[in-house]
Amino acid sequence: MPRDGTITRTRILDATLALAMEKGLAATSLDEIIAKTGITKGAFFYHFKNKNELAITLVRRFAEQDHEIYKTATARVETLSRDPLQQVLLLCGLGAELFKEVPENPGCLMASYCYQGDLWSEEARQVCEVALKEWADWIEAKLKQAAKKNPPAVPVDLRQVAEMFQVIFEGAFILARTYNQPDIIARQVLAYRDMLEALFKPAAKPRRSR
Amino acid sequence: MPRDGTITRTRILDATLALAMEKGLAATSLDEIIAKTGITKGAFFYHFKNKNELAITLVRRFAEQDHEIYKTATARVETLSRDPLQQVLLLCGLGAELFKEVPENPGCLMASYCYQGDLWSEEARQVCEVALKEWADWIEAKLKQAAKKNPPAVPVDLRQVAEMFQVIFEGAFILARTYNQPDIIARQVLAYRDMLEALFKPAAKPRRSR
DNA sequence: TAATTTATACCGACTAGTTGGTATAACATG
DNA sequence: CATGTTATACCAACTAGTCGGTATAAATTA
Repeated sequence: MPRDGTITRTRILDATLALAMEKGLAATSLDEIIAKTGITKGAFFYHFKNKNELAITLVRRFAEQDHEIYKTATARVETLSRDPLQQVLLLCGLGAELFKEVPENPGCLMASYCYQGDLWSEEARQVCEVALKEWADWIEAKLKQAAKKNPPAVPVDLRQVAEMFQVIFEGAFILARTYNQPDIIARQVLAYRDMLEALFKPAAKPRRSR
Repeated sequence: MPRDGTITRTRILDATLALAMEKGLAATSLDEIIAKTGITKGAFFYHFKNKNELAITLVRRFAEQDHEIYKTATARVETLSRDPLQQVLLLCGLGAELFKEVPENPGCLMASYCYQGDLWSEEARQVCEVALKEWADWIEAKLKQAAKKNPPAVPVDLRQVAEMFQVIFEGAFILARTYNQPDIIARQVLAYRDMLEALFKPAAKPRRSR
């Protein structure tokens, strides 16, 4: 076989991701991508038939990587603790740890896409939806188990509380950019964790004081 | 004096806002804006010296409107209840109400901007930062008052909890688009409210069960 | 009050450069 | 030499922005 094209392909995707995070894919020209990758137009169009295909390939790869993180993170917290609530709290801790020190401008490709109609094809939307849902499903299941053990302090829609995990991330990315303060991401996730803890804190039973 | 130009100016801004929400301002050409407004290039460049000036004018107007909402909403909840925690909870209720039935594709111009580097000038960033901060400041103050009355169920950074209000909105916008399910915004805000309530729920005092 | 001036508001053809995309030939490697 | 990979040259459409000119109506003047 002739030389390996997958290297070039990966480099194109990496360059595109960086540019998309920085300035949005819609505002990024192919010439920029090509320049950043260090190739030529011919090479680019050999690997991708157009910009749109690049876009959905990129989001697909993003979703795959997200899936990997999901698998390892959930597996890890499930070995770290046997208690479902603790597992969720630990997951938050891991999430905060991940964003403790990220020098680069943090953000989410999916969020970037959904504010740029051109790229937001139904296809891309579904890829994102699937990627997001698996996290929410896992957390929801854990919270329901936790609720069985001891009910939440107030009646609450646990599906929403589970989905809030990603809401926090997506929202925190935006605030981090607006405040120019990347550490807000970790702090928000930790605040979410603390509120979860409060929600499931067993009501002080009416025994006499300790 | 000739006919009133502010009408045209406003129509340009309205059209631009709609297009920016739908597909992002970076991906929107002046020709589209002109077509949607129903004017010509000449008229556009009479009112705005370039696209960038349009962008920051738009975000400025957005921030002003946000400020108005802030003022009326906080004033309203402060008359509805005297208790600081209740005021915050009510504010969430109002927020949820606002997004109960919004037919159009909901979103935030600031979020849109910060994923499109071209528009994300330092100037625009500061406008957004100020707009966001006033909400967080108000909520934080209220929560601190509430905490004085009775401490939160777990130790928690109240500044983060306050900022979470907007984190929820920004994040929910993105999930609403990804899930193609606009009602997620209201439901998320309500879930946040419920978690706040749990956080400040007075620990069941060790009296005998009534 | 009628004619003239002046400033604002708008028009639409034009340009210089950029865009995504194509055609085709060269090169590498098994 | 056959196949996969990359380079060069090019194009038509579109981009933001310019420019000379026109329409409108209030203010000024005769």
